[in-house]
Amino acid sequence: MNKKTSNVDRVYAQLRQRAVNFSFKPEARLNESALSTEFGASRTPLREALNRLVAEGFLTFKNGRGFFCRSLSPALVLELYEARVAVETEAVRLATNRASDDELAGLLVWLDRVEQETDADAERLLEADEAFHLSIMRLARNKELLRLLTNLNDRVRYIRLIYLKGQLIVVESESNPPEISAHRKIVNAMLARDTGRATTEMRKHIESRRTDAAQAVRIAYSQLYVPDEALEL
Amino acid sequence: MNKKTSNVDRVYAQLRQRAVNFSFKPEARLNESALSTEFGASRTPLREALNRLVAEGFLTFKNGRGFFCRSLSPALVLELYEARVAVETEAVRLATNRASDDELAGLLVWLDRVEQETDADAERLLEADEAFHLSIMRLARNKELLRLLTNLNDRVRYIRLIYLKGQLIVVESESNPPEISAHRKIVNAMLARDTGRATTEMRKHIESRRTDAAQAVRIAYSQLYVPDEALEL
DNA sequence: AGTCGTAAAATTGTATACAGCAAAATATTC
DNA sequence: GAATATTTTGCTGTATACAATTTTACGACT
Repeated sequence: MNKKTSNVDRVYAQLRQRAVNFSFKPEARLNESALSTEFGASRTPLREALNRLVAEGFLTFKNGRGFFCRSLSPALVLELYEARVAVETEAVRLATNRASDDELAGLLVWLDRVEQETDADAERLLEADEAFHLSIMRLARNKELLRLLTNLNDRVRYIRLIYLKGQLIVVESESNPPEISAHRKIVNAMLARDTGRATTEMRKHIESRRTDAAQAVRIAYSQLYVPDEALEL
Repeated sequence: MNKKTSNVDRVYAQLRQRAVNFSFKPEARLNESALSTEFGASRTPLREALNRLVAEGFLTFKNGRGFFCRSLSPALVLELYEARVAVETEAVRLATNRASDDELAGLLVWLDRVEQETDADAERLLEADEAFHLSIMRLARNKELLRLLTNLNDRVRYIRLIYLKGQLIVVESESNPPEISAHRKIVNAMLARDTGRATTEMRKHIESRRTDAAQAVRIAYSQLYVPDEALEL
């Protein structure tokens, strides 16, 4: 009955993806029977997957009431951004101490290459940004921090995407989004083995986005609850 | 059938406690049927609880083989300590910006009180230390970071306890363990609204313990696999 | 209309059953 | 006797059933 990857894993992956891009609307209740028939699995493995997602902060659970999508509010997003700052500033510090010159040089080369292909697509841009941050995390050589970063990334991705899409329209003409130069500054500081500067740049880089969270959340709601329905926030 | 707190929650709490103090030995396989009869619940809620603990890093899961206790090694403990540094240095920074003078003064009063009752009990000492760090986290006003800290605390508690027990025997005569003065330094820096000093002191405070992890893990193993069985590491 | 209360429907919580793997034990071969 | 094949045992993976609870629907009453 086991092909290699269990039913739970498969269901987990699908549920996670939906939770990440808020295919489940904030606070929405999840119907177990519906999901189980939809995924072609019984409620038993489904609920196991759901429990994992609760522990990871993608869903919530109320006793006797079932599973719900996590909520979405500016305050929550700010908290996630602060957690990201915590994780990433320490990551860049560790990486600055642990990465070889070659590894850092490779990162610069990678930045060059990415900079060429400016197809100005929000998804691609975000993907590249996350890849950069994950590279640094890999250089930090800490699995636990990597785990935390992956989790945080996925939990704020939807909002970041919304924000980037908005940004792209605004700046449109500008050749390079500010992400790129910020990344370069970080790596240069790392190459100079200047942990102070590296962490400061990283902090600035993340926090610069942070303050727009409230606005992004508002836009997110308008996207989620399609056209007309005006939502207060 | 639901008294108020579900079966899953009850089982989860018990399992978690066992995982925290390594009542399950590192890497040991968990027998679901045995646990379910022991806890007086069927395997369904048991497995839901187990899945949550996997997501939290207390257990691991291998497809088709079942659930295992997390492993324990110096390298892993070091990573957890580094994660703690990440979380706690940011917490102290946020708290320095957000806490009122009164709140910080209250923290000093609390330190005074704790300092009196030096009954030199490792459990109490660790409890007090965790309480201090959690206080700072509360002043940081960030639920996500609080969540992370709670998780990390529980995952390193066993090792810290082992270490403290060893320390107490060594220093014995000394009136106050170094924790206390370190805590005072941190709060003073916070009161002076000197985030740089506060974070530096916090980092030093945690990292000072970090380096002893390897030794503590060795002791831990000798405790877990009672007297004679010598373990390599 | 609005609200309360009750009945019906839907949904969750958990036990149980059983099929299919995996590891252990046993037999078989060289 | 060691190494490999085979059986056996035990445990996991998942479907299903049913009880308990929550939600919804509806009608009586103010």
